Amino acid sequence: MTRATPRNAVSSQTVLDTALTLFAERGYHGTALSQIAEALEVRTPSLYNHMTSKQELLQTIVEATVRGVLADFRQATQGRTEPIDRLFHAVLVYARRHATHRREAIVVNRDTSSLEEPFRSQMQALRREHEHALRQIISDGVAAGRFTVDSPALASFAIRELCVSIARWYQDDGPIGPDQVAREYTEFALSIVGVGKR
Amino acid sequence: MTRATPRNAVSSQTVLDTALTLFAERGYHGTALSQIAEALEVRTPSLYNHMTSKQELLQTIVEATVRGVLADFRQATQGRTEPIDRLFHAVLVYARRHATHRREAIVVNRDTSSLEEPFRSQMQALRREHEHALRQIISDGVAAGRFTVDSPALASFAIRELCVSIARWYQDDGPIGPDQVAREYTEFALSIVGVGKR
DNA sequence: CCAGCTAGCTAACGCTCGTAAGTTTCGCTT
DNA sequence: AAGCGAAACTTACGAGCGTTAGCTAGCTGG
Repeated sequence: MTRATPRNAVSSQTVLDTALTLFAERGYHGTALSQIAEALEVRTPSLYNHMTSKQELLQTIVEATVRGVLADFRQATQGRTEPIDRLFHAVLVYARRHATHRREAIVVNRDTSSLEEPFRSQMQALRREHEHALRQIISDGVAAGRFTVDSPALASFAIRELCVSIARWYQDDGPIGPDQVAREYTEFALSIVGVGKR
Repeated sequence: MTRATPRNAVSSQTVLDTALTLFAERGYHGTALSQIAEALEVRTPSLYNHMTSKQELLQTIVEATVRGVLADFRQATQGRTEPIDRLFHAVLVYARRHATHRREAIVVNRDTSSLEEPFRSQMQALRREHEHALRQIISDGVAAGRFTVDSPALASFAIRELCVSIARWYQDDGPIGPDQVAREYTEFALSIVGVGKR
């Protein structure tokens, strides 16, 4: 049975959450399990009651995040056919996620290279799916005469990295909420492909 | 005296260059001195004939890069007074640098947190100088009615990260040169602050 | 041709890391 | 009240890290 009133609130969840915070702060290789343990006020080997390895922590974080991004994208674009509409909502949820899931975004973008094979390649394939889907929207929009941009590939890269960058400065306790940031950045994205304010 | 025909072409320069490549690939903490040595076909302790510590390698890379960015900025903006003109040239050189100095940009943006104090704080102060100078151009442009943007701070963040992101996908042997990338990204930046193509 | 310096080498250090094994504590169930 | 099981603990391991010390080969300048 799981303890009703545990002496300390340590669980798979809290270990993962603490790892997430520290990985985002100092990187995967820059974070020692002893630091995670210390943050939880526990000895290092006790962590193994809630996980199987340090690498597994990273894999859990990356997989959940990458799958979340794809799920967001599908939900945001399904049923929409107009390129401007599709791009607007695809960017909106992607930008928003980087304000609400800052730590995850930072870890995925910095430490994917620390994933062991073949997991790393699998995750990269999933990321490419999102990458290509977004580029496709832009290409379609250019073909339909809705967007004005020299290179859809360049614009796609620019827009994605623009959203990712939110994770690097956004502060939860700041004066501006996730929805507001997402809307402003979506405006930036649309202006990149030559769509003025509506 | 320096050897005229060294057995192997190992020097402070080549050590730094190899470190730069590996740091960019795997991160500072993810790179072992033994890997740098292996790439140079030399045993690990031999590196100490050309450097004083691993940390020093990182410091050299970061300092040169950050100072380079500031020097670029000053040269590009001096003598220019028109906000559009100032922003155009400031972004152009900044974007260009991220195509020509990819590895440096990646290391600075990922591993500044691995710098030891007080060096880390000094470098952050220098980076803030560039940050503030760029934001000032945007604020001035908004005040002068040249730019249309809700928040100069947000736009400044977006434009800087946009340039930084070039380092993450640009390939020297690709079909597109540094000047061309820089020009296209500068167009993106100007469209973010509401300046259409000229 | 020899002295000296540069830059390589081997060996070894102290430390920290991730992980394993086995033991102890203690609340909940029966 | 007993005892089971979860989750903490201590101890220890082997590997790898950055770095130091001391030795050696060989080119270079005199």
